[in-house]
Amino acid sequence: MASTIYDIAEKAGVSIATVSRVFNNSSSVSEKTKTKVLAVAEEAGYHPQVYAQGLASKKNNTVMAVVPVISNYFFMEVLSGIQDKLTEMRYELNIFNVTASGNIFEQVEHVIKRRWADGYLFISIHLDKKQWIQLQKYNVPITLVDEYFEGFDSVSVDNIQGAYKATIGLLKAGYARIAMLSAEESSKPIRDRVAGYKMALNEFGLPFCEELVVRGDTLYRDGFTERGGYEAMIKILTLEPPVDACFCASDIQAVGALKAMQDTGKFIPIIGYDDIELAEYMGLSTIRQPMRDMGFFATQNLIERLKNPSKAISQTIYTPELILRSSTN
Amino acid sequence: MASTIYDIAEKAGVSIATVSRVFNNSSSVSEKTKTKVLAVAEEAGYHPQVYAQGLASKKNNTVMAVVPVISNYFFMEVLSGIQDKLTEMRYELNIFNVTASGNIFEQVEHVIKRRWADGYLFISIHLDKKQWIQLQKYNVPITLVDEYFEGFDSVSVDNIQGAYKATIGLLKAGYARIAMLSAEESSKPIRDRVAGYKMALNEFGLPFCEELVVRGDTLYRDGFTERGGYEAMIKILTLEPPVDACFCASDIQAVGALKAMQDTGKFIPIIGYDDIELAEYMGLSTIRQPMRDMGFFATQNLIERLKNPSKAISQTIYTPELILRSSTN
DNA sequence: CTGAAAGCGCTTACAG
DNA sequence: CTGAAAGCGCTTACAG
Repeated sequence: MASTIYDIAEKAGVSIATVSRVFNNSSSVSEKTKTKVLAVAEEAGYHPQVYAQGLASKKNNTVMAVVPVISNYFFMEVLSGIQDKLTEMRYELNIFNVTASGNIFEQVEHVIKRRWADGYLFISIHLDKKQWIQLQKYNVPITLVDEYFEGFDSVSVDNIQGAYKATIGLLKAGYARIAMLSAEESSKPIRDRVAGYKMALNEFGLPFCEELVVRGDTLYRDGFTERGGYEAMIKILTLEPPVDACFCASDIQAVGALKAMQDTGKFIPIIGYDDIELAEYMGLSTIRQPMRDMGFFATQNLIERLKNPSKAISQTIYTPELILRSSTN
Repeated sequence: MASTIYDIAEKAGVSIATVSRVFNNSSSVSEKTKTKVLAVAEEAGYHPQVYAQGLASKKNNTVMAVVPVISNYFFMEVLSGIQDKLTEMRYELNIFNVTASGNIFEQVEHVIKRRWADGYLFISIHLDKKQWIQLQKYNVPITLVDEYFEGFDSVSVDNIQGAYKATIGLLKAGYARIAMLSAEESSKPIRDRVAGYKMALNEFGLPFCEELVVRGDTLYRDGFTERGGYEAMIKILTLEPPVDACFCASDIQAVGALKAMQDTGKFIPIIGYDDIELAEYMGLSTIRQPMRDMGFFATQNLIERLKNPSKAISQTIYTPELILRSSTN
């Protein structure tokens, strides 16, 4: 019932090679036969099957995005940038979701081995140097987003600087006892952001107090959730002596934090991180990461490499920007 | 460099058939050769290629989600339910994003023809009856989410009832002049929600006033955005005589509406729609759609059909639920 | 501009 | 438990 290239060739009175050429736009087909083939194909509802094409041509015009959790605001924004570029370049998108429960490296390695896609976009996949080197051996085009390793193209934002800017902003506004609403400490972005926070305090000659860095108890998605933020802020508000202001590791946690302040009736200025679309509407001061741009640019970069494999490896690092809104007034 | 089944077979001193069997868990392989093959494969970093497997076996353990816009809160939640089920069943996920600029039917048809996946999940893809019937001819497993057509399995929520419940809720609270913050009128969910809104007014003997149904001017994503909500609420707040309360077509629009009220200093009770995770933290009353459950269940349904193609077609319709929070106090 | 033929890397009856 | 061989539906030099 589903027709193949043989059926079309037969009905159109040409060889399968010609049918293939028609669908691949190899110019060397006469207008006449082209029209004929297309008509027959349309009639039969025929289109080359991806798997057969992929096997025969060794490429499939597909890019695979490998992400830790699909339903997260950060990935959503990055993905939309990816989508835009992919659509423009007529590539298809595949998404692979590594599960938190399994070994990340093994999952990633498995995906690459299967050769699903022509190229891979790794979003917020954090591995150690040895593992990245091992992945290089597969000699597959990979672009890293929100991660840095000199052996692959990468697009990232300076997390240390972002956290530093947020903290300095609070410090300059006159607040001295500043808490950091954190998340799972082992996560790389958190480690960097804590470092930036520390660096700012240091510059102002203030001591770094372990107890001012607090996270919630819900560690789903490493604690980067409304709930994680809510729980942490509840704790922060009971700190003694009271805290003057708070730097939150993400906007989504800040949303929870805002709720915690409302519920307890205690308010302190807060700054978030990411600048997700919502932040503007919630009046949340934040550190902007150009998420869409990152996705867009990383994709462009990857496709360039697909077309020119010997292209020099490039590292792109964006500078995060402090956006002041009402939450710090 | 990348090794194939032939390399592994040779190094392990067996036939390619045996290697294939090892990777497909067909039990009839001795422990000994199995171990040997696996060792060689591991050493060589080998894993069967999806495209070759897909072509030879005519199946690829992949489900494709076809969505209108990937970065949207509703899809995000639905997708996370899909992911959970897929991971459990060891299927892979592919996402195809139909672009608003093109003809939806053609894009969808194209995807099906290419036979990317074993089965398809259509999320919020609205076609007319004739088009659905045409799609049936391809005889491909499809499950509809947030759409209804008797020829395919479907999982949806009763939008009319949801809007009805929201409006009745406002009416019972004593508000009479109720606006509806709407979006692109041609969108199917909007048509249904307007119908439910109308039905509730009718039940209370109130007239339906065209001018009380307003949308913003930004129609990106059919107006289901913070901005769309903001713009619409600004208009609503200038209506004369003033409106008593407002039913918003989505939570994300309600976020924009909240901001509009803050900016203008005029406040009216509002109810959103969806119950995205944020709603709870923003104290937003809303109509809950079990988004994750819908994704999860639709996926389960699809996989069952994959395993048993002659299974009877089923329609699942969830009942939306009114959740009251502070935005209606 | 077009066709015959080899090949892509697997799976799967069919034998044994 | 294992192998030889056909076949999946395409693409792509190679000829002409």
